[in-house]
Amino acid sequence: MLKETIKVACSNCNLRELCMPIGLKEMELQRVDDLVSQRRSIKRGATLFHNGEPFTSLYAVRTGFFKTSLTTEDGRDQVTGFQMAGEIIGLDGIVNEHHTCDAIALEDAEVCVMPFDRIEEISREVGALQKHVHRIMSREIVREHGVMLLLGTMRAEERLAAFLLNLVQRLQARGFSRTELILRMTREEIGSYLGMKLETVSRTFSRFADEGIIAVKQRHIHIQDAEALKRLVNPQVCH
Amino acid sequence: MLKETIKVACSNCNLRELCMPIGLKEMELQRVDDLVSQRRSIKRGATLFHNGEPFTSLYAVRTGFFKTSLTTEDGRDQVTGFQMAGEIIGLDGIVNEHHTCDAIALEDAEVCVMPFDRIEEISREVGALQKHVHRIMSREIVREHGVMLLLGTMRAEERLAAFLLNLVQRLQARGFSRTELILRMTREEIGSYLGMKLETVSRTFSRFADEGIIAVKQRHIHIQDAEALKRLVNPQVCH
DNA sequence: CGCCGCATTGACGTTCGTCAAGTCTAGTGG
DNA sequence: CCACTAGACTTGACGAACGTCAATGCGGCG
Repeated sequence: MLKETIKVACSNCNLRELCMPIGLKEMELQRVDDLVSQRRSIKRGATLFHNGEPFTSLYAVRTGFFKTSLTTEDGRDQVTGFQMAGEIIGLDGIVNEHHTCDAIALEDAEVCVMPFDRIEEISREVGALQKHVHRIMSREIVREHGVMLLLGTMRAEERLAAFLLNLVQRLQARGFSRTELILRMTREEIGSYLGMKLETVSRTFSRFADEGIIAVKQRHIHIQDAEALKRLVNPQVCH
Repeated sequence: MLKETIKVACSNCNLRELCMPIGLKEMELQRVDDLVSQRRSIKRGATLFHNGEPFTSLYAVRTGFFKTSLTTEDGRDQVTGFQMAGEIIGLDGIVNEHHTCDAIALEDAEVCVMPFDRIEEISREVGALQKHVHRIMSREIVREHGVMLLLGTMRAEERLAAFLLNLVQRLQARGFSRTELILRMTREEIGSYLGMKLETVSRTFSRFADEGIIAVKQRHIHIQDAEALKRLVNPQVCH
């Protein structure tokens, strides 16, 4: 668990459109630059934080890819999300001042460490930041509503189609291809997120490939028919 | 959709331990009293807000019982939560300034209307309120993680046991019995929340009753063996 | 008192989980 | 550079859990 103490400025970070509020005044920008106390590098497989650890900071992903997951006493676990550049990790820790999940890097990663008391202090002064924090938390709530819908009502094919479309859409927003992607997680992790077993994930990938919707080669996915995926998620009501 | 314009004070509301931050100074209390612009009565079956409506306020349940639910284009719907006295509804609307679910009263209800711009304004001045808002949002995120775990990894019996235990625990915190409860929702709504069909909910209730764990008479539930329910949620690891 | 919505129960079918065997690939060390 | 291995992935056969469809029961409200 390496820690580096590089001083950084959000104001000229190339991810600021994803992380930060827009339209800040010069003075406000300077205040917001104080948010990030340091950066931290996390090697693939290492944890950013563990369930039970005291909560001090939120983390903004700069590079790399994370999963967050819960583990129950009896050994089941549930992946609650995958996070990529510009996304915020750690919101779960605010309520009890302790983290309630694990955050694990799925590839070598770097995060910006934002001490939460500093976030609260600055957002009392900078209304745009306050609004921004509220929006980030609300967005997470809405995202989880979507996952509940997926887990509660969809079948395997629909779940996986929704998952792929979501991933590729977020990657596209970061300048990546909208047809080509590399999965950073195992079939088991996908399955855990989507509430299905790894064999079902694998079988469903194969079925999509057979139908010419995607091409799968291990973790490389090529989306050949995005429309077909969308149709799977939103099955027509045929009457 | 009745609207009443009664002026109210949080400072002497009997729910304030559930809604409000504790340990406020006298001056802060006065500011916080300005949060609630009015109360609103909602008849059973009526909606507090709809998906798509502009977001202006959060709502604190004073009396009654709500569900929040999503409906997809193709007609599936997912209940995302049930809310009782002291709980906050509407957090989903913050991010896009529009509500993204429906909130429907399952019995005649009354809510406190808290305009969100006023919440933001006052929480810039009163640190304890700011912290409180953050905690409420974080708590909702953590709750939803729990639902994801339930939907992703549990079987019907475990889901329903977890559901009953959660309900009764919240009711107990409000001074009700921890063995006796009345369900305010239909089997279908329970099923939608738990990702199962109403028939499976009904069958699972019957099985619990056969095993002497609970007594079911329509919506009246008597919990006879809470330990058995807990064992169902946390199955022993037998080796 | 009768109706309608909600709930229960049974028979049957589908989807997905389980178990097991076998393949592929990236990383390691000789 | 290549052989070896462990972990990840694929695929098949089978079974369990839950969904679907349908018939029936119950209770509250007008």
